Amino acid sequence: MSAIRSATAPAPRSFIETARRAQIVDAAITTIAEMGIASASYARIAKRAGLSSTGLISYHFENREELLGEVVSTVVAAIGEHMAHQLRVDVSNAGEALRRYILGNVEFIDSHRREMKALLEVFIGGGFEYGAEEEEHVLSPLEAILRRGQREGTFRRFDVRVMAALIQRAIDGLPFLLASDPELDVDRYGLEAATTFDLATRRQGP
Amino acid sequence: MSAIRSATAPAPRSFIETARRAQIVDAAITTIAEMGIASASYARIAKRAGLSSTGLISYHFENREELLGEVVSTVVAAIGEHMAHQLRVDVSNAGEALRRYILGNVEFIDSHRREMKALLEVFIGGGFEYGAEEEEHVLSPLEAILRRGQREGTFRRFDVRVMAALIQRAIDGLPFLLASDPELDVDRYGLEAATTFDLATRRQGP
Amino acid sequence: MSAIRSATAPAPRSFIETARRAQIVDAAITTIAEMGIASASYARIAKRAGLSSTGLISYHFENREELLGEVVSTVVAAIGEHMAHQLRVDVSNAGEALRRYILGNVEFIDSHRREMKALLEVFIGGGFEYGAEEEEHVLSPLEAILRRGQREGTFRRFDVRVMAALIQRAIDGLPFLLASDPELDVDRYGLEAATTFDLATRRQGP
Amino acid sequence: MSAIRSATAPAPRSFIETARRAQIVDAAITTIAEMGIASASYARIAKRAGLSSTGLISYHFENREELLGEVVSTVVAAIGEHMAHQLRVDVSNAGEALRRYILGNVEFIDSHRREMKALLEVFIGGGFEYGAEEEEHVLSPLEAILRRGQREGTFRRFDVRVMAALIQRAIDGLPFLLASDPELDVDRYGLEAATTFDLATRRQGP
DNA sequence: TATGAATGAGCTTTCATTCAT
DNA sequence: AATGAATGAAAGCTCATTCAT
Repeated sequence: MSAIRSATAPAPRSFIETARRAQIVDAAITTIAEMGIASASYARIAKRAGLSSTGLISYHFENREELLGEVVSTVVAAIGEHMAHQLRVDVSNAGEALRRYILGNVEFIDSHRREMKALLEVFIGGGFEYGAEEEEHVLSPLEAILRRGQREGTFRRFDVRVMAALIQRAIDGLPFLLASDPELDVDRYGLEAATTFDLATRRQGP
Repeated sequence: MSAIRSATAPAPRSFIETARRAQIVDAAITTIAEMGIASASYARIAKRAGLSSTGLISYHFENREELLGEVVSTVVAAIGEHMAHQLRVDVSNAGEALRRYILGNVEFIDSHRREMKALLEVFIGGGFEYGAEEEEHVLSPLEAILRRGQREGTFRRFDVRVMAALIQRAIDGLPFLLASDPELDVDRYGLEAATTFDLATRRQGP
Repeated sequence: MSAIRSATAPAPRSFIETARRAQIVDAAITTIAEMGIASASYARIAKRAGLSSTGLISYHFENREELLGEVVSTVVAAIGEHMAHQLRVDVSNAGEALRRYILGNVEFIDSHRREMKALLEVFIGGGFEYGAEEEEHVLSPLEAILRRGQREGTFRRFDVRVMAALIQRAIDGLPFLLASDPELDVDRYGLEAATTFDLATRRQGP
Repeated sequence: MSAIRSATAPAPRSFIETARRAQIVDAAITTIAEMGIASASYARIAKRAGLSSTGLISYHFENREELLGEVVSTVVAAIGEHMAHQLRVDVSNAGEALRRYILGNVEFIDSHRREMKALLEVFIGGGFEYGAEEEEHVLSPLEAILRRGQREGTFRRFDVRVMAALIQRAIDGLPFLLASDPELDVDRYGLEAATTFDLATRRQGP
């Protein structure tokens, strides 16, 4: 129990606590990425974070689930921030937007392998419902791009949700490839993926 | 892999032992698929298999790693068998082969969700080196198809390994989608994927 | 989990398991009696029982509650057995029966101090609902005696349940007295109690 | 005990400290009575007291033992105060004094169930030596009454200490009864107890 | 072959207490 | 006087594995 607060109070977080939590989450991400979630015990995370006791983790996080949840939301927030940045730039057409989306995402994954590996581990081995937060299925940025292309007439007719899933899988699948082949030429992968989905989405004919 | 033993194996496997191992592996697959690998303890697997002791699992498998290895190879063998069946049929061109490959795989995944879920769990949460068996990178059937298309001249120039990876990811990603949305229209997903990679690989222009 | 049984099977108990359970319960009783329930951890119980691991306690008992439950029912069974023995002897009148009941119980408590101390500790510190099993309030042997005396006309009119409670408290209170004064003359206590409740229950007047 | 400090105490207690201690002790009593001593951790007591840190409890009390000791002496002081009040009234004979003693005590217990429950919990589950303070066996008020009756000649011959114990157990046992049956008719219990010990102590014969 | 008892390491979590501020 | 962060020990319990029968 991190502090003794009434159940109703939302609990403001002090600077030092925020810092400690971040430190612990970071150590957790690294540990999970390196050893797998099954080996990421409190003991190992504490050791990596340089903490004197596993009790300190319990002090700052209600339980393991909350810690893993923080791992997920930390990484997801980083992705979101990256994407927001990416999407801020206006582009003239949907094809260009799609290309940017794919390349931007691939680049992010390439530069955040540790985080992506951890995310994967938590989602699959952590008893987490992946996609649970997308359940309401708010229109993803990717689907927005695809719809725009169809509206513009530059994209052919296809099922937007399925095509979005295909593209997202091509992107999300990259961490898998990197796990089995860390030497993979990521840039080439990105370019090839961009071309692939350019060809797959663009309106055919003259 | 089901019937073929390596030449180095020290002892032949009796019929009864083979049966027991299969029973245990099957129980393991079901348990992993249903509760996640983190919850798939010997105790739970034994209970599901109707065994009286977890010791029996240890008796038949050197250790947990071997059991998980058997889970993987059992599922992989099933995939391989399916694919071998698929590829036996001659098709006139690479495009048709690719289409068959994608649709066949998707269909397999759809009809073997339990196994695919287990495979995913073991690969990611099981401390398993996925892709370890591809290390020497034997030419996969998929790459063979892509190369054939380029040789024939019906496929455009692209990086075969990367394109193979993209296609494989679209296929392997299906279990993820199913996990988050079990109601997904799998047939439509397969058809759209086939179309996508048809457009992405076929030679452009007149 | 002591074994891997279907949830429906009532689980027969092997001889060796029965013996181990008895050994552990006995060690628990001694430990609780000597150090108090708060100090009776699995570690200390295991040490006293000469077990190599606390895991063995978990192996034989579902959880701490089950172990404490066994402690209670073991002691309660011993009391019951003693009482059954006592009540087998027919006595000519209720007054004599009451006297036997009191003296017999006091004697039992005196010769089972360890068990009684443990029982007390579990009931109060163990999160146990004492009297929970009497909830249906089956007619206790004590109340039966009191009723008999009133029917016979040798006992005066009084509230049977309350009088039974008073007598039972005089008996159950003995462990408390022994705890604070182990040198107490138990025989005298018993005789004085018998006289007290003889005077308190017998019909007055000529 | 509430206002009287031992002569050896090194430092006087400020008003604010006294208030805090009282607040903490009260929260401890409530917590122990409601959840049992095993669940009455500093964290839970602090939460109930509205304190921001468990450290504050450690600040005001040397250790857990001192806190529990304060719980005991607070309740005992309340009992003592009640009894002093009771005994102030002169009564003409020992029988009447005994009757008042029993009824007064029962009434007190009935109106201080929370405190009595806590006292019980601490004495039994708290690793506390109950009766420790009676070690020198100062003549209890109850024994004084019994002796007076024997001196007056209105009480029969009996062992004063044992009879005192019997009466005290009938009184102290009430919290147990209330714990198992909160609906118990306390008044009737008191009256029946008074009658019982009246009959048991009064001089027989013509 | 199969069983169930046993092992010891490890797990997350809670605890009373300490300490700098 | 009070706070909240930190500590390290201990808790109950689960785990894969071993072993005698």
